Amino acid sequence: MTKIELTTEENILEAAKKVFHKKGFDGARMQEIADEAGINKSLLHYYFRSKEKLFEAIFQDAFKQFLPKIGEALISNKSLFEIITLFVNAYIEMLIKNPYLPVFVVNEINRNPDKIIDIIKNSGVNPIKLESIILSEIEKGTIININPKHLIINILSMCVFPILTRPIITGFLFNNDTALVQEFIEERKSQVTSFVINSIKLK
Amino acid sequence: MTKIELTTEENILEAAKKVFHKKGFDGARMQEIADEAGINKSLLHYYFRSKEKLFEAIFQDAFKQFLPKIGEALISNKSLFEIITLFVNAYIEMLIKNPYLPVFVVNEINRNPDKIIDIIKNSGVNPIKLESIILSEIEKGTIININPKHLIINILSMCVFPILTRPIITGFLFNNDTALVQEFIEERKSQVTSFVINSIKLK
DNA sequence: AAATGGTTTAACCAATTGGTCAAAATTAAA
DNA sequence: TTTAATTTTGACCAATTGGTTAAACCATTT
Repeated sequence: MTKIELTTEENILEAAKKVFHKKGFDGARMQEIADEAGINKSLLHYYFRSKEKLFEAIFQDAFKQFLPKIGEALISNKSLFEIITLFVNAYIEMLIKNPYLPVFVVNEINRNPDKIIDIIKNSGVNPIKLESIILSEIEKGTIININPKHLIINILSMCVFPILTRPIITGFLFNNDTALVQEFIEERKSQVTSFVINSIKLK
Repeated sequence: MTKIELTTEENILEAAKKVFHKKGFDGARMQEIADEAGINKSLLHYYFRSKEKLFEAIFQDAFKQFLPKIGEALISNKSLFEIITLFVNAYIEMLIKNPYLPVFVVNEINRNPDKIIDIIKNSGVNPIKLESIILSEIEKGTIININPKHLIINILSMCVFPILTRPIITGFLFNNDTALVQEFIEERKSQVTSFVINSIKLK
């Protein structure tokens, strides 16, 4: 119904995203991207000089999306437990909508670790704010004494890992019943939240 | 000192493992594997018919290593907390020694999800035993009521994820100070253990 | 020493791949 | 309409890649 007209460049980016996310840099073929976009292969080189340049555009975008954004939640003076609840729900929701994103980022990050340093500096996300919030919460005595970095990684781990290993989980824990897996992933929003809070709250 | 003589086949497997783990199937080059093994490229095809066959050998091995083995700990009648402690320590230790293993497995699993079904069936690992132990522990009243599958995934998540995203963690949380990251990974043995137990133990 | 069977090599091949280039098609400007 | 600029295409290329093959090498047996 709502037929959106895409410019050729947007069209290419959309197609490149699809192919790169699914096949990675080495596995992706310029011809396949062109086919996906319904254009001639030469056009890819007309808009983006090379495969690397095109990939760079896709990767930068994916990487920024992969980095957790919690700015809004931090500004409003919510409690740490509220922040955790909101973040876990929003992040898992985003991952469900972009199931190929984590594999893509993790894979390319490890394939080419050097390149990310620049991207990181450009990404304007700083985890230090969150760290200080956690620390102040410890001092206030609302949560146990825990290294903020470990806590942050713990939360991220439990959100992202199931998406990364979905095929294994499907085959292993759920006998290839994909519907059950989907349900399982949905459940994790509440499960991860309560698991974390349960672990750090002082009683 | 202890100079070990490797057969050509073992030599090839060793080289293939190194290259495949670092570059993945698409990124790996048969010539590079041959160079790494110090032999002619044709020898690869002499011992293994094709790139796919050679890859299969490497992948099967990696996949089995990636799957958590907890058989011994389960047979001896240890408590759940002891099992968790032992497992987390052993698994993270293994991951430290094989830093490329998780990326490799996760990447190829997602690139070719269909193939793993056979491998899973051949791998002879069943998580059901662990699930029943967790369930009985819940009935005994030593831990809170929690879905065993979620608990298992939580533990695995927190062990594997930091290894998978090491380059991001290095750049982001530790300003590229690799020594600090190494320390951080080591710390996770105790951190993950206590985080989990803290979350599920009934007081 | 000659024959035999497994191992290793160098040269080569067909197919694929990222990329180029000049011409055609389309759009905008005059 | 004509001209100029931009966009799109098809044909083509050089380099790479997985794989083949016949010959050389080597150890063992006869």
